[in-house]
Amino acid sequence: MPELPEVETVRRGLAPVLDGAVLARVEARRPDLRFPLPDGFVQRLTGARIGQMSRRAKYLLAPLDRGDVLVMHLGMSGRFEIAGAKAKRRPGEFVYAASVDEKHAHVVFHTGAGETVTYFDPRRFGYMDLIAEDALADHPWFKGLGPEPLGDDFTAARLKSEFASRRQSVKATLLDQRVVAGLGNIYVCEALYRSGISPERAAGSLKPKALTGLVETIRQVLAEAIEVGGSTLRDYAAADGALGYFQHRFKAYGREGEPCLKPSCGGVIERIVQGGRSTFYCPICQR
DNA sequence: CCCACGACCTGTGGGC
DNA sequence: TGCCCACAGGTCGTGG
Repeated sequence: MPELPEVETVRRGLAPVLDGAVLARVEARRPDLRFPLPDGFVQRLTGARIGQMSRRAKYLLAPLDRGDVLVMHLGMSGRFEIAGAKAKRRPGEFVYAASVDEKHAHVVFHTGAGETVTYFDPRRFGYMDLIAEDALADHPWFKGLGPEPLGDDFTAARLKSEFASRRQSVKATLLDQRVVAGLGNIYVCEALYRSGISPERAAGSLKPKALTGLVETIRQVLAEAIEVGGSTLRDYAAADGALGYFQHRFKAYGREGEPCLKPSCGGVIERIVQGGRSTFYCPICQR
């Protein structure tokens, strides 16, 4: 669900409450999310102090003063909610009915400062683990990850070499976290639309000029989305309860049957399925 | 190795 | 109103 801009927005919402916080009490209300929580999850967290919250791809990272990193992935429907002095909104005041919501409050962090950070995840595709900090880079979740799209390593040259051998569609290739880390279905659709590249093109067939444009467009779309707090479709919100606004700027995603917004294009946005996922694009101006 | 597809889990919204 | 189906922001394992 949450892609890079949403996860980054969540990180920014959690940081004021969790950076430097001591976890006075931790509740694991069920033994597993997508995967079982690690052995001793609660004990290993209780009393630990968190350093600076960070993010890699779609993973949230909370480094602990005990040498472990609490790694959290939101899956499709994971979100955090803050309650306490720093909360801007009353608990439970959100998209799901309170009764439904409460049922999916799976993990609760109580800080020494009296704040409560609750992880909700109805579909339970999210996951958490505790990984030794010095083993993080070699961990299977991180080892093969591609460059951060907003970082210096994400370049047209890099994309060119990743794309070179692939006959797979450019849509599917950009969703591959080994190629570039953090894009998901929405932002790939939006970036390809803005780039004027058909999602069905074989990745390896893109010309240097298209690759350069694509890199720039991906950066722009993500930066814009972060700026407005990500996209709120159903169950996503920042940890402080703020809703994202980027969904109002979608030009392709979710716009099946609506007119292409490029001046004088005249096309109509189509929905196709690639790799089992919806792709939205304009067949006229995306070639 | 590459790639397509089903599985995981629950909720929502549309059509009848 | 109620029921059934399609679909949802992600990733992993399997099998061709």
